[in-house]
Amino acid sequence: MAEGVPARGGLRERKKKATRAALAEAAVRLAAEHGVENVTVDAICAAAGVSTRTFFNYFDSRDEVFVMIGADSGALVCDDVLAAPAGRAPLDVLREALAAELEEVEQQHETWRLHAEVLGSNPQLLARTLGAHMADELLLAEALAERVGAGSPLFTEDRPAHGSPQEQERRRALPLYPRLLAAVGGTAVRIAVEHWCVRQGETPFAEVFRETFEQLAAGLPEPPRPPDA
Amino acid sequence: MAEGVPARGGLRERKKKATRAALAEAAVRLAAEHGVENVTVDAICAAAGVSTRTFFNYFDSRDEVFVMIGADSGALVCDDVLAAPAGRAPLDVLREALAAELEEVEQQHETWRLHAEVLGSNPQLLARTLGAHMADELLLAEALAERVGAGSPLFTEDRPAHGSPQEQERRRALPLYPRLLAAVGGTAVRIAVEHWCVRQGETPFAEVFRETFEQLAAGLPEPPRPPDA
DNA sequence: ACGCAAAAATGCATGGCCTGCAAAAATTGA
DNA sequence: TCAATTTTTGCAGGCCATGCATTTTTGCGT
Repeated sequence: MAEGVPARGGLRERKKKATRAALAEAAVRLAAEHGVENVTVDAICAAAGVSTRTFFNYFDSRDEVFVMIGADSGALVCDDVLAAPAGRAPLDVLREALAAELEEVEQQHETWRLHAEVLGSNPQLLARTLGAHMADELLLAEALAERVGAGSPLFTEDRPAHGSPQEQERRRALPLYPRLLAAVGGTAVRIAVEHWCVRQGETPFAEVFRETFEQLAAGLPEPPRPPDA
Repeated sequence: MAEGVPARGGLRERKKKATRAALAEAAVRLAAEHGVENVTVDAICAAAGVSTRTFFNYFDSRDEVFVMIGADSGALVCDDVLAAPAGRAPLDVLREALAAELEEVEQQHETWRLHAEVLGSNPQLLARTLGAHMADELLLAEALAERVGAGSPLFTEDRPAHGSPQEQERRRALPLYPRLLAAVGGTAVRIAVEHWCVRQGETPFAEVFRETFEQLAAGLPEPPRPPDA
């Protein structure tokens, strides 16, 4: 089959992506069939046609193959936050940055639904997901801090290596507001996605998302109409 | 040392408690000394004087021995939410319910500080702790839904067994507002605790907690003063 | 085409985590 | 003391995860 696109990077890079995708796909498929807990790394590798050892060249743990959501989306959100025009409300900036990143969610409905189901019925996996998520959360908190701080170069010098323990410790010491904003924003996204998934997309995701952040911006007041419908 | 209290229950029951405590104590002590990741179950058991197999009669996993905090606090918060006088803003109800629970916990300051230190240096464990509290989030969402719904006995009949998969699935289908409120509330608590721990309690926890929920109630506006102090 | 160097995949050994099962030890109550 | 119940323990086995050495694949200059 002639490649229409040279697919930047050589065959090497493409194969890596393919292998990773094959592993993830096989994992999700087997999980849907036998339940997440009954899917071994060996089974995934057999289905994907690679050795067991290779699996751990792509994922740090068995659970990670089930998470795999928005691997690098966190950095993109941070970029959007930092690139936003000054003077806007931080929550709005965050909302729009997240919205841009979540635009494609609707198309991967099935994937997200499956993941929500899996995570919901599996505390252990949820823990892993949250663990992965929290690194992003701290990154986001830092971006928000830089945006809000406007004049707090407290931490702009002598940065340790990216992702190092010191870096993480430093981020944990960020002011309360950006930490809270980042964490609550991430939580809001999670709830919006879960809510939308459970409802099987009977409402456009964009609307659920909008309503969620409206609630946040309004200070979580009692909802206008009781859900008696 | 003569037991001041007859320790209701026979020697059997006392021994179980003692063993559990010994395991937890040994685990925390070894973790403080060598780092959480370098503490094996075997080492904990050797220090506690029991067999490795026995460990798993007391804890479902290695990590659980490090968590073990506020096991049933979730239910108490739910009770407080349901018992709150009608007419109050849901966010206020939630805040006070959480505050009541956290107040009781703050008396065990030293225990918390030690655990916070351990958890703080170990995101994976923290994530696991959060995962354990995830069930609480859905429970809390349900309590908030009952309180807000005011007249939605949709689910008050034919309840499946508590904690069953159906129960959990049903809770996930709760309306957006209580889900969001429960999740955001839990997140706010987490951020408040983390912030307070990192600052080594230089500010009373109650104040951090108050400020956090003030931010939430105000819709997360840009903070009044940049944290340049 | 060819061959070399870099990168990736693999096999193997090792160690930790966790579970079921059955035997041994301890506790309880009569 | 004796029998019943509960707890502890050893052991086998399976899965997860990592390090190391080896083999295979890919990229690229010649």
